Amino acid sequence: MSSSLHTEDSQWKNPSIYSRKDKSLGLLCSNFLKLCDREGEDSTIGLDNAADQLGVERRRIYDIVNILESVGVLSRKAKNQYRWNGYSAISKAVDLLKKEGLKDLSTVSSTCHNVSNVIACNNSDVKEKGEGKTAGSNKIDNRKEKSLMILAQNFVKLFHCSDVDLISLDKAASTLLGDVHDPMAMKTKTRRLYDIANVFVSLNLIEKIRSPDNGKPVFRWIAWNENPRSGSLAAAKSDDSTRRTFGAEITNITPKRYRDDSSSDLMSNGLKRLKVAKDDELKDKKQEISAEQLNERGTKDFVFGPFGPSSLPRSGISGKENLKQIQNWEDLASKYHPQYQNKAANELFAHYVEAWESWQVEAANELHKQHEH
DNA sequence: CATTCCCGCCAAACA
DNA sequence: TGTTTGGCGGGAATG
Repeated sequence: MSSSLHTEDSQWKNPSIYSRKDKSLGLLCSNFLKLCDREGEDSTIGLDNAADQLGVERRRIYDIVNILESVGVLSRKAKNQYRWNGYSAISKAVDLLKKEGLKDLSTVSSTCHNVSNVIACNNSDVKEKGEGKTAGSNKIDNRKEKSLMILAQNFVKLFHCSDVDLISLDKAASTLLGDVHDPMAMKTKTRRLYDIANVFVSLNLIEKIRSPDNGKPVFRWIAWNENPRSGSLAAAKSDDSTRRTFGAEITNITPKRYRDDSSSDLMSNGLKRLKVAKDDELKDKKQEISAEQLNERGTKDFVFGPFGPSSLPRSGISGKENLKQIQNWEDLASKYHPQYQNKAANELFAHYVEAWESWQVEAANELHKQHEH
């Protein structure tokens, strides 16, 4: 209990207005993210370093890293070493997960009807390197099946392998749990899902909203993946409705209703919705296009939003001037937001927008801190 | 009251 | 063995 390893951590010494949110996984994740893409694309980031930079215990980094890896933005390289793949890696990873999920679903459907734990119990390792050893492959690696990474991936599958687009964590937990009806297990699983949801939110993959009819909080997938209808690109070259951010109103967006009562089973719904396979090729094409765009962007130096990875110019001297500048940029940002039509740019931008907030908060904290001292 | 979820104990996995 | 990872759930902050 000796107060070791704190030298400058004595910022919140006074229990004045400490808030839990200052230490939330989501915020931490945002900071981690921004730290990551400050480095190059295929850069290696060390956990020790990250933990140190962010001023948190090692443990929390593990959480974030595992979840991020589930969506492809990071890859484990070696002990303590992760590779930053960038946001562009997300679509591929998610797509793969979707495919995987659908496969599992159909496989089991031909066997029995009692699905539900389809996704949960897919004990297929799928190592990076082919297969090699076919036998045994599992001992007491029960642990791995319960890993945050797997859970996160299954969570993603839930969104993409059913027609339900509003999912509550309770439902997700019970679905992922399968037939086990242990209240304690439910509790734990839900707790994990909170963590995952938080980092997904900070990645702008999902969004938390209140259920229209329930009032209870549910999550909804956002970011590029739209419904198969509508003519992808083209369509609306964006207008100047500057204030077009989501959240303002409930626009349409939801052609289909959903049941959130504890009576209907999510999976059974998902089962009879295998039509998605049909959209496969369409989606493929779309993906191709975006891939090209990505490449193009990568070749040219593209944009990187208002501020480049290394464009953190002289700050820290004049606070007010900077703030003003930021406001300007922010305004600019919101104006341009609706103009991005393709997914990659969109998410990229979303991330930057989010980074603003986090930075501003940070700056404010710093200011307060110094002011106090 | 219910929902959210931080913190860190402590046990697998690994060097 | 010591170190790195990371389940897991108590219980406190928050809504």
